[in-house]
Amino acid sequence: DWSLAPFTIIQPPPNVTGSLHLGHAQRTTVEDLMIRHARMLGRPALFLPGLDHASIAAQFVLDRILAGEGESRTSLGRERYLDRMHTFIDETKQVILTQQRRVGGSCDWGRLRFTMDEVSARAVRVAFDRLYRDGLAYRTEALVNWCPGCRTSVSDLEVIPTPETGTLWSVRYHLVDEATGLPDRDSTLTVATTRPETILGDTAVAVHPEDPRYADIVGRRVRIPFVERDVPVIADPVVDMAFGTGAVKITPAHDHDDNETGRRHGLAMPTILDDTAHIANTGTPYDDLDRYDARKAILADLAARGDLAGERPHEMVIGRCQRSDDVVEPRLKTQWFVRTGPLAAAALAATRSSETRILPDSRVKDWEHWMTGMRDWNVSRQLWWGHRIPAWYCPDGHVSVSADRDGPQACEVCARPASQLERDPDIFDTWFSSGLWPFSTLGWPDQTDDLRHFYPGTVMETGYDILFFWVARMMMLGIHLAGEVPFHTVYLSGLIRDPYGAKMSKTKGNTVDPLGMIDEVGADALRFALVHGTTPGNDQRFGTAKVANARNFANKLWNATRFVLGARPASVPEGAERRLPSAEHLGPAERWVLSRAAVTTAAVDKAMADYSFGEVTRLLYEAIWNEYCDWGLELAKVRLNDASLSDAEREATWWALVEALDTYLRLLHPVMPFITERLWQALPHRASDPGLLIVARWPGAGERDIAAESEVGALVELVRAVRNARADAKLEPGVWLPLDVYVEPELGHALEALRPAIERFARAKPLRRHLTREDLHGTAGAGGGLAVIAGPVEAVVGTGTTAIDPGAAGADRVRLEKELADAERLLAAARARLANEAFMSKAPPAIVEGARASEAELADQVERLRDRLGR
RNA sequence: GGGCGGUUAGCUCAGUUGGUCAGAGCGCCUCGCUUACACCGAGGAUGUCGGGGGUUCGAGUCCCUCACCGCCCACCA
Repeated sequence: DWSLAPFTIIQPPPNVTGSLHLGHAQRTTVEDLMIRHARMLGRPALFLPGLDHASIAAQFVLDRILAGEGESRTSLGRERYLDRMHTFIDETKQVILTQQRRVGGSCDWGRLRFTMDEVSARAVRVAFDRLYRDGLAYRTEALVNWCPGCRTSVSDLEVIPTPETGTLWSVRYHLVDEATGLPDRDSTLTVATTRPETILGDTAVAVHPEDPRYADIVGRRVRIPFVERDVPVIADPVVDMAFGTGAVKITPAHDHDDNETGRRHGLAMPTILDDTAHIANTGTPYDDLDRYDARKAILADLAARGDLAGERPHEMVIGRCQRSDDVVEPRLKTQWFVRTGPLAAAALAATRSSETRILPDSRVKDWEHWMTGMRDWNVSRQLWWGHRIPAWYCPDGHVSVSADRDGPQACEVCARPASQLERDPDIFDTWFSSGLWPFSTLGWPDQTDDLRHFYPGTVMETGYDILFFWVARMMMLGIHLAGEVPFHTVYLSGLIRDPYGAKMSKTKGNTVDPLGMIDEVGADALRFALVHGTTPGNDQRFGTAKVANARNFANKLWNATRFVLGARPASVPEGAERRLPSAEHLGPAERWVLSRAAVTTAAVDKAMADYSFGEVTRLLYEAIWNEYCDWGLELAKVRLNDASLSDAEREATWWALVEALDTYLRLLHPVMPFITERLWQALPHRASDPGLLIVARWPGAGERDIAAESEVGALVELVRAVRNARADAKLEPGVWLPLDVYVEPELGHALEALRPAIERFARAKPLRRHLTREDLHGTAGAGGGLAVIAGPVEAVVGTGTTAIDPGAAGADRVRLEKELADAERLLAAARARLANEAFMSKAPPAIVEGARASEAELADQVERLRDRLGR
């Protein structure tokens, strides 16, 4: 039915690198429950399954496997390496897809997409070509984060700042005597560094312009040891006078700060590290030494020269590679960049205008902050597994970018034939293709029907940890390339943590395999546990207690349905088509059951609309267990076994149970698809019902029956009060005792209708109804009794000659005294409130009215309690 | 150095525009094998809603502040 708005859920395609963990299961659950809900509402729903090639993560994993086989990336070479990669992911793909299915993801499996398939590859080429033509992709030499272990550049986000205790060394640089051009033995400038090896790349020393200590040497030169280069002392406000000596060595090719300083001052930027972080091109004996070996050697040599002025431990933050944990080296490289300025501005505008809404709100600030000061995005990676950058270079250095699969015909600038062009060996950052996901999966750049129907997506669900990695990229690229925001809502899930609050990770060994869990308790219980009691964006600790509770709930549902099916009155033929319970044959209990289902439906609708899935499960858990099972089924048992009722009445009772259960199964289906499907199919259906719950209609709003709710409510109160009184008096639970009851006249009819149930629940025999309170007080409990007051109901449990545990004697009186004290306290508070002039004049009328009503009720209650206690 | 989130019963957490909201699950205590369910049923105990101040007729719920925990961002050698 295309008249309804389509609903598209966008799922982060899982990495092909391994198996899924609990976090994935949680995501899938949340995504799936939304899509199932939309589907039941009749909306055209798209839940497209996918896989991400995860270039750097995949290479990291494969490299490790190869290392175990005595092979390596370099020993295999690009082609064989990629072959190997394909073999590897063919296995992992299957594992992941199986896992998603078992969690219950109701994806459109026929549409499975992979970020490395040809459709995606074409989208990548076209996207890059477009960005290039639009001046948003450019190639330049710039400082990038270099991971020597992965031998590639990584994005700012992949560099994890790690606090460590390092050493801060003080090194003396000798000022150059301008007369002789030689370093001065005695006049030195001391700089501090945590990376002595970078001395080899120094091209200046900076001091603060207002630092009086160095005012006279600004403009002079110092001699850099070992490379024996003379570099200027420059003044730059970036220097913190209070830190160290207030003089900073500047290594423009290997430090982000220094690079900017270098640019401002037009300094040379010699690169002194190669791809593997060995010293290179310095013309010193340190060449070919590993960076840390070089550090040691340089320190020793500095000491030997007498230029090592000191060292002390230093608390610092070091950037490590998210993947390999290697210390990342900032380094100059010629790379492709995406200009994020205009793209980020557009993305920001979209969230500010609420065209795309981020949930929960608390993350919006993070988003704003991140989108505001973003550096340009380095999209080149010196890896093999990924989309090759579609850029070709001619011998003259001209750049040709082409969206054509076979590349350009000729150099864009000098028209040299393609045969003389060389393709860029680099590949794209994996997030580049991920960033195209919402539209590349729908056939973009072609204007397909899918694109028209399902773009922009409705909800994009993901963990907040990849808000910047992924969501930001999709927003930027989607707006620019597809012309519209990629989705209207970003729903950010919290992270799953272990029972102690630690992040789950494979290295810590505290991950939970969702399949193991599913084997144990079923996918439904797992899903339920993953959303129950959670709120959007908040992390949750996950332990076995939660899963056990969810399993119990599933079990409860199963047994309740089993009971209903088995309780079918003999007059209803097996396989009978579903009938609505006939209204005239319904008693208060059945009307109550139906009313509660209607109320729950409305509440669930609201919670779904608010993305409060934890609330959805809470509502259903309570309604099904505490209302439907605890009271609805128990009440129905009485009626179904009551031979004095007509067939029609028994049938109506049963159909009411079926009707409510049907509603609950539908409402619960998005969260617990398997068990509800199975149970629902066992229920009687109408001819118009589809054969599968998954495509059945979401329940409509039912009528609330206020009268039935208050009638059954009063009964429930009475039964509870009697049970309490009996328990307090330590009466044998099984013993039947007379019960004298007085109810307000308007409840009289309900009391009669529910009489058999009250008798059974309260172990009351005989149950005598009194038409006035006086009558009750006058005649009841002559031989001894327990007084009970419950709302509009008053009763006496006749203990008569039944022995009461001496220790429990007077327990009912104690209870009543306590109730009286509570009621009096509340009454006093209510009266104080009503006497408060400010409250009366300022509080809204409805609140005042409510306060009056509760005052009256409390006053009545107090009076009755006093009366009962003989005061 | 900025920013965010958390701090509610022994534990894990709900509490959506301030007005019976002090709750749930687990755990604990007392009963109970009542023909759907012992993965159950009936009943029970436990909280000055982190501390302090403020706004308001009224505050876990809004504001300020402090404390502790966690996270994100950030160019201090």
